[in-house]
Amino acid sequence: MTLRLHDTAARAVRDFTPLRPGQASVYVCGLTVQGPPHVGHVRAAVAFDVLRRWLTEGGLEVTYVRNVTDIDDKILAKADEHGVPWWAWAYTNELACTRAYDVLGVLPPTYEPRATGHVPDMVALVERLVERGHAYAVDGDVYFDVRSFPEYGALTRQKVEDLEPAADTDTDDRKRDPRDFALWKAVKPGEPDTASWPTPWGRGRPGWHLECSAMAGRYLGPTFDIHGGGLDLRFPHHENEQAQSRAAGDPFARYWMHNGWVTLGGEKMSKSLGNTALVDEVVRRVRPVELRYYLVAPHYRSTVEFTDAALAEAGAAYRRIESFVQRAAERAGRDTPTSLPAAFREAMDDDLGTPAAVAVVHDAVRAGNTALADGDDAALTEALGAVRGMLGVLGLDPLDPHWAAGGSTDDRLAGVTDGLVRLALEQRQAARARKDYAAADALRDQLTALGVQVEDTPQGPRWELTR
RNA sequence: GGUGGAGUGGCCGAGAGGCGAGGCAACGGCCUGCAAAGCCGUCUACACGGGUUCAAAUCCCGUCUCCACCUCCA
Repeated sequence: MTLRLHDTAARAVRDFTPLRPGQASVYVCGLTVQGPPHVGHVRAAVAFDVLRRWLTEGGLEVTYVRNVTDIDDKILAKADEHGVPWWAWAYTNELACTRAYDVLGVLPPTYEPRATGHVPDMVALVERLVERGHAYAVDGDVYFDVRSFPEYGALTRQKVEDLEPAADTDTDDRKRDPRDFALWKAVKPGEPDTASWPTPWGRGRPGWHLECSAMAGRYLGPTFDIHGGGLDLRFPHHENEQAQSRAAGDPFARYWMHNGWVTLGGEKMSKSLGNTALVDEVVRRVRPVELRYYLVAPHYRSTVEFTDAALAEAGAAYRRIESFVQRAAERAGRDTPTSLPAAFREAMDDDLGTPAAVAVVHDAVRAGNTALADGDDAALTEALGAVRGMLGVLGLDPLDPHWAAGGSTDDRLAGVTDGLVRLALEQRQAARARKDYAAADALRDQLTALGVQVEDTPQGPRWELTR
């Protein structure tokens, strides 16, 4: 069974065969750092993080590049509003993004290039396009000539004549076609000196689409395996990227993958609509690992509605898994070998079918719980290994140091707490032994009130903090 | 106007011609001194109207509703 991925360009699920055997090159559009990240943003990051982990699991050496767009109109405008330099504004938000990715267990990319660090690559690309007759300069602006490239619109099946012309009337008269888009923008009066770079066409800054073509080319070469991003980037962003690169002679991405929306109130969560849930805020109410489960459990291409109820359900489902892993590890140890059930592999190979994959996790948890109840250690070890193996691929293993490290993990303090709780539990056991259930229950109630959840198991009482 | 996507049981969320994904909630049972956790069982759904087929949630035609992109957007 080989990996199959949905390719937006083909509008179909295709077998994935990497360009270079044993390797995979992936470029994912990161964020334009104009504000702090919301749940929709991290959904994309998590979706492609799962892709990356699955490619790696499949034995591929993955080069994963995710860019940061740190210069654009909105960054300049918002920085101005806040009275800070645009580069400081961009960097503040870049840090917030990095924090959000990290808190959700998104692995760092192989490299994370910034647009502003790649101006020479962009200029070189524009020069190639001008030479080939696919771009023209007007008063310091450089536009891509849409009519010069018959393939334009191929990615999203758009015909140039059917597109609504861009509404920026002030530049219309300078373009050969209203659909032509800016590769390079001349500096405008009042813009800070730090926001422009010298080029053969005068000082200016990059248009939005150019950077990705330039950076993907620099780090992954003229052609690479997978280009990912959110659905909204298909057009115009990805269409334009592809046009620029191909018109310049580079074959560019071989597979295009796009993740679906997180909606709030039935509408796409977006900065312009103002219906966003910021990661920082959500993570104060919900454990990050539960937020990640909420994002991983549905298929990456489907729309998911962000509600408190949905989050709570995801949390409950995850805690069921987590509780098994913890109880099982107490009995079987933390170092049991991991494995991946065939059904899980099949689900993941089918365009990252995480819903079916998560169902396999739940099946294994049920089998493991039965083994735990029956005292069947062989079956327990197998189930634990399978559950942890699968959760590892999804980035959700509760025993992974990343999740365990949350909060104050002072080992000495933890040891003292455990000792104290055990002391109380011993007294409760003694009360139970002499059938003084009132005393036993009073002890349990007191522990519960302190946030200590007591469970009686065939192996004796155990405790954990209430979640 | 053009290009896409979606409508599934109380809820979330998969699937995509026949075999009840999974989770949450509810209810019943087992286990337990009582709980908790767990296990077993119950709730047999696919927007609407036609059609194809031995068989349709799944394919075809039509209708309705919603969402997205074509301007910045994960």
